[in-house]
Amino acid sequence: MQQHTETEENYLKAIYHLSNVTISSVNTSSIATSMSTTSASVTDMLKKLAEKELINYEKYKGVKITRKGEKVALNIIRKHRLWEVFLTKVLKFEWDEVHTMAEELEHVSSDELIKRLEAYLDFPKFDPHGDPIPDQSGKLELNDQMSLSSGETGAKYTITGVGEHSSAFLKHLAKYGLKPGITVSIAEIMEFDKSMLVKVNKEKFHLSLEVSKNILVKKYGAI
Amino acid sequence: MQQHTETEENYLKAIYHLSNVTISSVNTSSIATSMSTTSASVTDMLKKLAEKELINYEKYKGVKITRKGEKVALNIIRKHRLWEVFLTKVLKFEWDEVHTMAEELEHVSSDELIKRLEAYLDFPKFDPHGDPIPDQSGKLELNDQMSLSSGETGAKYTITGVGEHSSAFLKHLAKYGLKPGITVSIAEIMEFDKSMLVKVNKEKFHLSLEVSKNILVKKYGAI
DNA sequence: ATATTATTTTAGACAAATCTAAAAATAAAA
DNA sequence: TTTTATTTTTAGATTTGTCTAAAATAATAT
Ligand SMILES: [Mn+2]
Ligand SMILES: [Mn+2]
Ligand SMILES: [Mn+2]
Ligand SMILES: [Mn+2]
Repeated sequence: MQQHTETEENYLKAIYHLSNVTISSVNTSSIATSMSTTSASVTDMLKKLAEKELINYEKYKGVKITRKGEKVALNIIRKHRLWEVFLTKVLKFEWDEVHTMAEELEHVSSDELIKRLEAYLDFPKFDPHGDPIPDQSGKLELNDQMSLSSGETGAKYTITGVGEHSSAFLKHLAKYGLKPGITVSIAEIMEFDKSMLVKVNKEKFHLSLEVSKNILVKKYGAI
Repeated sequence: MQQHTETEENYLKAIYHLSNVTISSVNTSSIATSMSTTSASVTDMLKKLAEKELINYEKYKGVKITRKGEKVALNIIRKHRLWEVFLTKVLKFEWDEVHTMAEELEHVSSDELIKRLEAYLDFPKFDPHGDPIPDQSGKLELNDQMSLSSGETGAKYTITGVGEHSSAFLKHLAKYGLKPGITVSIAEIMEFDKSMLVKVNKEKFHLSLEVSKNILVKKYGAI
């Protein structure tokens, strides 16, 4: 059904993700950074993706993903996240262990396989990191979440996801028992460095701004 | 842990399988045929595999797989067959549908993943086609099976596997309800073309020699 | 507005895997 | 044992994805 190389798929996914943080078009160097490669290599690939009409690309003007490219990207992301659910829920991996494996599994081509996997997992709506799973047509329900760093003293919040997916960060959170579903309340916010003291089941932890920024939450009790 | 490309893995697997049908060393053209490529390409790859000490290769003398190469091949086969079990047992695919998907899944690198998958599947010893699944160390119990074509009139046999894995052949067997675990008895063997009449639960089917040759069985009741 | 700096693109090379066509070696036949 | 046929290897190209270094363009500072 699709005829894109694993590399093309990885580039498209990166471009899709960058499109969601960037207001204007995505520039070459940001793609290079996120793919751990050189700008020269990125330029080469951009030409190829443009040729296939997966992106709109103008020399020196950066790149915008097309509807067609977005659909491909969303399908990879769908596979990635469903496999992550499989790895945690069925094979009992920790949420900080699954990303690298899903990075490979997402390229397994069969759409029928992923359809059955989705049904077997009982149509999960979110992956272990709180990220929404696109359906077959590419639709995804984006839950309006906020950063814990913008929370208020005394308020209670439920963790819905993370803004940073590195294993280092996830392991750090795991040490405090912090992950999606857990409820925290802000005990105190330090004026000086915006770090905060949070309470989780009677235990208190000190979180730096760097950390609280990357914890996504919604108000406790909100839908 | 290992640093072999997907292509190298596929070549090694092919060489391993050919080694089990060939008494002497495996020759270039048979590898080319089984890989659907040219002899020239095979020669190139043989040099690379020899360089890595996965095979012993002498110009014009064919190739013998080394212990090291065998271990790599068996690990790929292990993954292939465990994924096939997953696809049939868990995701309810038919046994004639799973091969192509497993062909991709077998290259997913994590050994820990396959270890957990194996445990989740409750340590299956055979794949859906009756082929034995190597354990972590590469050991596999080869069940001494015979071809149905060498069976005797009146005798009862239990299907243990197939000698041909093409989807076409498997679909053909599926039409008669023939697959591993099913018991058949030979009602009659035609002198002329060695075709046979077999009985399966009161139904009778006519099997050509081409077909009966590729059905592997053991005597009914044998261990 | 011009100079300086940063970003992006091209040019040229390389490794991996493949191919076709030609040369070399081996096997089979006469 | 020659000759012929088959198999295997080499030579030379091609495609994909990558790299470094240099050239071109755009952004920023003076
Ligand atoms: Mn990937
Ligand atoms: Mn995730
Ligand atoms: Mn394969
Ligand atoms: Mn099989």
